[in-house]
Amino acid sequence: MSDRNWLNNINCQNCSISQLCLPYTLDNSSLDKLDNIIERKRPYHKGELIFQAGEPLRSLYAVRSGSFKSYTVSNDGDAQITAFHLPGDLIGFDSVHSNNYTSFAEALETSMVCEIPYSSLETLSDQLPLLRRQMMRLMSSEISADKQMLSLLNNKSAEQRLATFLLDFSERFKSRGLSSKEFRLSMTRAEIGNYLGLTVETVSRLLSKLHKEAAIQVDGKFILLRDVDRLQSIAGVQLRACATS
Amino acid sequence: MSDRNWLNNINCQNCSISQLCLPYTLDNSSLDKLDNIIERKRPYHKGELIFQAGEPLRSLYAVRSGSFKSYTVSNDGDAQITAFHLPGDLIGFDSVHSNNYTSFAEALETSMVCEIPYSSLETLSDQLPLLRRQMMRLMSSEISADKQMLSLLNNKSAEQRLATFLLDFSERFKSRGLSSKEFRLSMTRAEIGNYLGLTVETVSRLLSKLHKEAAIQVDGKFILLRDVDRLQSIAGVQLRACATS
DNA sequence: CGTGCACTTGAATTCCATCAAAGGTTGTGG
DNA sequence: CCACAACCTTTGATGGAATTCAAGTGCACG
Repeated sequence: MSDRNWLNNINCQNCSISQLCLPYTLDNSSLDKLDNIIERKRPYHKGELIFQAGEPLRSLYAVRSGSFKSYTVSNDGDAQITAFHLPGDLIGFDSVHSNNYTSFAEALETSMVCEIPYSSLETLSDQLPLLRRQMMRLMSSEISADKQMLSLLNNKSAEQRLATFLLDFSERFKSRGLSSKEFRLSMTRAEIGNYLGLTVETVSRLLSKLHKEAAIQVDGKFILLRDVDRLQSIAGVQLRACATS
Repeated sequence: MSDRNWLNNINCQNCSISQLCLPYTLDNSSLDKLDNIIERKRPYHKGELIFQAGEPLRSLYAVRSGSFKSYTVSNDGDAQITAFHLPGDLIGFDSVHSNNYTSFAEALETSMVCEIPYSSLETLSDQLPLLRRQMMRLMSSEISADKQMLSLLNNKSAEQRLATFLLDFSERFKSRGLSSKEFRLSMTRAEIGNYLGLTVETVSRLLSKLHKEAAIQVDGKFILLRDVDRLQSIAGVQLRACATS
């Protein structure tokens, strides 16, 4: 079995998460072309980096299985996690404007990716308007999500942030065909805190609090959402009926 | 003089800020094509909206003169300013993934824009790879800037945020050929605070503090940077010489 | 000339960070 | 397979930075 394409029975055409990924809306012949430029690599183990800030931009990466975190390191040295990536997510859009990666991408567990060489992707998207538009949509979604994140960090309390975080993952697992109520968070409390602008201690305390209040059940990295309505009201989601009061 | 194209002596070819805008890297024939789809509209006055969240996505907008703020309103009602736009900036990338605008764009003073109908832009970028790549670069830059903003909000004190804000505007004015030391901030203290995740009072207090310490000089909306080095050290920028200590 | 908004400054409060310490879990090498 | 180290997690006590509440000034605009 060759090192590259070591699982060559995998392709976009039969990929279970392709509707979350770049292939969305592509017709079969376009799918073939896209599939041809994609490389399937060996798995990354926990802690391994796909790329580092400063390295020349080679490829974008689509998560196939497992999960990753993206983070930046500011010039005064502190790291900031900017996203957690689940299967179907594309990694690297923040680096397209530069010739180098502007962030780090690190596996949170044993994970696999599809590597999409950027120059090939550019060439191919010259030929396939649908592919180009899907890329634009995905980048726009990322911008939109980042703006929402700004709003979360600027306006919400620690508890609201954590509740929003849990509901966000619930949605994301659901859209991947997994349980929206019961899931495993592959990142540590410290990583959740870093992402949400909180300390480890605060995250831990609030998880305990929500557990005590029976809104969730926490068992290490496993989370069970027991009272989604309550989480939503904590997160600050207005129900339609209350909106006009 | 017709209402549309009321200043038809303006075009991308002679636009002083085109190197900051979409036209960058386009050749002359491509510039012509782009110029043909752009509409120059009457000025927007302070407080006027270019578009509102929920309206169907018609166009992207390039700031020609003046300034704008973009903001979102979360479902529990609080507004979050997500960007301030200066001449050359493109507005609307966060809405491309949707059929509707996801944010509001409001003039901070009397301002002009170039309107770029999105469907024409899509069609045109099918034909012009350079245009497409420039759009991707601009979107990627926005993603990158948003990630930096997340880091700022999560890791920095109020004073660091404000110093970073002032230095950011200094850079942006400089790249537009204006003074990097002396400029007018068209937004209110409350808007600065909203953007930076601070209250009006904190912004006001810190501006007074920096003024007293002679790092800046404040006269209403006019700011004079007196000690950029000091601002940079407050903002947390490491000088090269100190990086290895 | 007065009304409304923007700005400034002070005092009290609060939420979360920090500091500290003690389990728990994971993984590794003997 | 066990033992130990490294790291992750939890919980408590304390402190501080920024918000909130409050009051007053200044400025723009009708």
